[in-house]
Amino acid sequence: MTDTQTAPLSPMTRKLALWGVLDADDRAALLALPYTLRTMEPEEIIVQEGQKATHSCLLRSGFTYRQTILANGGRQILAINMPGDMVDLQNSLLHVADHSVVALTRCAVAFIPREAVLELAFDRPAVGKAMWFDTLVDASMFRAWIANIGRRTARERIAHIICEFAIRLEAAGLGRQNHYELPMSQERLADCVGLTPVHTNRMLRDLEHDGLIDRAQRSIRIVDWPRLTATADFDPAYLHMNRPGMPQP
Amino acid sequence: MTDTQTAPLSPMTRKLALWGVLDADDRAALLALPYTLRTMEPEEIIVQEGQKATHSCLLRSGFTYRQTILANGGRQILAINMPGDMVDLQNSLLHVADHSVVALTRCAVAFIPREAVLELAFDRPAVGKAMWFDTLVDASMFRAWIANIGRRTARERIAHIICEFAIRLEAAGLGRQNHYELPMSQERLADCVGLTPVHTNRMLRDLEHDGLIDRAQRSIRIVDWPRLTATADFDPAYLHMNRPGMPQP
DNA sequence: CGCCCATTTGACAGCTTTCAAATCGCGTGG
DNA sequence: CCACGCGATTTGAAAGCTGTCAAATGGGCG
Repeated sequence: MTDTQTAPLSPMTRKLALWGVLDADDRAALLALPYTLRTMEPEEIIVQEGQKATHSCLLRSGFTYRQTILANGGRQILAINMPGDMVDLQNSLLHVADHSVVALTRCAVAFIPREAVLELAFDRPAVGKAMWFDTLVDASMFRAWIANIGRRTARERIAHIICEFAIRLEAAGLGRQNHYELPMSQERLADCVGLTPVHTNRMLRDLEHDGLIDRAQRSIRIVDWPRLTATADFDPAYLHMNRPGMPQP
Repeated sequence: MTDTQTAPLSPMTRKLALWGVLDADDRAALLALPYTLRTMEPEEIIVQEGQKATHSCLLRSGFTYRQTILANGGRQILAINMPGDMVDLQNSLLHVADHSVVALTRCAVAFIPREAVLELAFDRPAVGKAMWFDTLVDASMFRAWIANIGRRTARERIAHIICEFAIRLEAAGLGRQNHYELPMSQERLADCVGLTPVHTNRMLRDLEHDGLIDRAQRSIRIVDWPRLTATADFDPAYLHMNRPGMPQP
């Protein structure tokens, strides 16, 4: 009866099904979760660090980011979330949010009560397993970012995150691997890789000058994927998208 | 009948019980997991990046670290594990290890077959929930390290990791918050925070010179915890040890 | 057309790295 | 007990990458 293609929570079932087999009942239970839809404007705070997270969020459209603000005033972005992502499993399962979640662009979010998510996760092992794996993949991306920021030069860091977005945006159906729209300012990009906006700008210019990418506004075109991945030391394994048919252009 | 204080797998039940209530059957099932004990020497590789992880590991004594080696030759340490930690839940649940696990000191490890862990996690929801939370806390620490490396100065980074070890070592019963033995060389410490060994040494010297810490070999004595945590911008919330009775000296 | 914010550029300071060499601690062997 | 040897720690000097500060340019929108 329900059209699972357009049901508000259907992106979640698609994503979770990547991590394990979900039967019809599992999917139905996911789609039957209670939720409230809301539209958020850019920079609007979805989850505030330090507060008890009462809801889990499913990102339906647009982008969000996780961030920490440090005492020295610095902002560090911890992850970028894309449509279909369960934005807040980690915060809502642990008792208190250890980081904030903010709207990067205008976006549509479905808020699901924390208890309903937990109940479903433990009533239906397949769903729980898929959710667990989803958080494990998030952790894998955190590790990749630690290595990126800790041990790569500015140029390599920028190249790496450009590669990551290429793969993830294509997987989310929001661009092609060799051409996509960066959903953020250079200042936010800098906050992702631990650089200043000024230096981020210079590295983008250099990558363009060296013929690895082309830019127009925030649109990124990857001119030389092999050379870009080589300078970035990019290996998509950490994204755990081991599905067939992810060709390199 | 079994002495759960000395049973090889008992540290795991203690740790997991922090994240949720485990009844007697849950504990018994955990202790009944099949395992192989092994002693590893420093720098011995426990899990190799890129390989299929067939076992989960429980660290019984000693320390291990997770690492990634980059194409430019750099080494980035992603986490330090302490006795009682499930060293390899993430690698063994995802299909292929996206990072290596290495013995930091001589250590005793119990290898548990991956299938047995998974089976238990999904047979006993309380155990599965505790394991899931354990991986979520790991992820929280990854996020804290991203912020540490990305947006703090060298001095702040070193101060921060000294604070983290103080809290975690005390929680593990391996030192006091104001005096503990650092289980690694300055070179490894540098690999944790994305600095060179030389600069790490200078920052340690400065912190000592400024009266925040005292050192003798690898023994760290925290002289001024309030000032150290202030310069580190250290808030232990990300460790999710919200248990009563964790006083600040 | 004019305003506002993001992007871009220049010059310079400064933090961190690099490269070398000296010192220290500790286990081993005389 | 003391000398030796090796790895870890420590220090110095200089280079270089990245940050800071300011100003110019550019694009979108009222």
